[in-house]
Amino acid sequence: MARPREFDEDRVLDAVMEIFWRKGYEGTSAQDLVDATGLGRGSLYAAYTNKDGLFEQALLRYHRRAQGHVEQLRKPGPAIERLRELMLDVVNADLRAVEKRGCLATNTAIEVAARDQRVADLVRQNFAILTRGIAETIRRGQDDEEFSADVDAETLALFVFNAVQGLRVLTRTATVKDRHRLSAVIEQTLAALRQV
Amino acid sequence: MARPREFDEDRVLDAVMEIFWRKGYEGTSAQDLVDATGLGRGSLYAAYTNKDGLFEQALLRYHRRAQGHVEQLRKPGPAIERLRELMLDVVNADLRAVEKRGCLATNTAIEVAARDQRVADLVRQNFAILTRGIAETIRRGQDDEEFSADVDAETLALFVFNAVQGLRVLTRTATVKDRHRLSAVIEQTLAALRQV
DNA sequence: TCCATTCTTGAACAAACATACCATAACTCC
DNA sequence: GGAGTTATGGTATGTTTGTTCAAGAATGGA
Repeated sequence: MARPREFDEDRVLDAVMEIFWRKGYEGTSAQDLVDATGLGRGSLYAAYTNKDGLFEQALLRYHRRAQGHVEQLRKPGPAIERLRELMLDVVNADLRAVEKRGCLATNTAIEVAARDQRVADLVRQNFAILTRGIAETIRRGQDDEEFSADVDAETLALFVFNAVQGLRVLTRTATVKDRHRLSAVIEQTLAALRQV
Repeated sequence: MARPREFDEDRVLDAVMEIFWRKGYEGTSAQDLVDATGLGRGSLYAAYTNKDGLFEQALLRYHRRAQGHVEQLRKPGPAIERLRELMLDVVNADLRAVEKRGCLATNTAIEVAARDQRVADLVRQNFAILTRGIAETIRRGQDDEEFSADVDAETLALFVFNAVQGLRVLTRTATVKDRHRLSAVIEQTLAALRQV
């Protein structure tokens, strides 16, 4: 019928996600996107309409990261260990990184979600993926009598997810010296699950 | 000696803080600042060097908000009530608002702190003000045997502060329908203080 | 009254911005 | 092997960006 696409959509959207993640929505320019993808301006706009279109694709792509965390949570072993691992990963990712980028969903929630309904929905979806994964893990922990079952798993899951989002904020200004403080916060959060 | 300033610095910096708070650092243009303050471009730049200078002033000004929260915490009554009030205020402020702006310090931590050391320091200072206030409140609660004293107040304070920052993120995508869920998170956080 | 100094205003600046457009190229189907 | 269709890459466009500058205005001291 027509000329086929030459670019690998996976590779392109990964690059797009990466740059939005690193520089934020406002901080990323059309030129940045051209440079990052290697495509021409025209190709990019023809395929994804505009900057917003590209940003939405980046967010959709980012859902996979949330799903990745959920898969980690499903690994065998005590539920509490999985939750500890999740939170330590969050802290270490930014503490170790030369260039902190945090979490694209969190950054977007702060930067754009308040003024863009479509974006807010995508962020909500992303949050829901991880929250459901945490709830699943907590239910497992309750079944195994690791955690008290006095409180329903959904509430506890949001409590843990809330702590995760807190950590995403704190790590933006934290240094390696704060690691033990942050891990104390993690332990407090986990302790709260045991002794409800 | 020379011509005195005609503008009221308090009013100007309040307007500056307000607009950065509402639109973010990148989202605020020089024109926005001119419009918000009513000053001429030249006056603004003569007085505060550049956009970064204005932003720093806005952040310094925002410290007062943190101090305001600390004063609220010092009001009489059970420590747990003060902490509950703090967290409910955080949730309600954004849930009720027509235009969500969240917390300037949180927003800044996400948007700029990672790439600007000076800004990161100011955010850290802001965080420290509230965290110290929370620690003070928790110590009071421990003295009054509201909270367990098994864990030191500083750790518990950071745990609570972390939850507050989590709420600041969650409220950006939450709707009024989520209020009961968020207040359940608050209750979980408070319960964790009692039963350490 | 005049001078030195600082403030105010608004125009002017280049650079960067998101987006539109246009020839050209590559493909499929008839 | 055209015809029709879509991808490509680059240029052009008009706007907005942060910042600078020059000229006038308001003050206190001499």
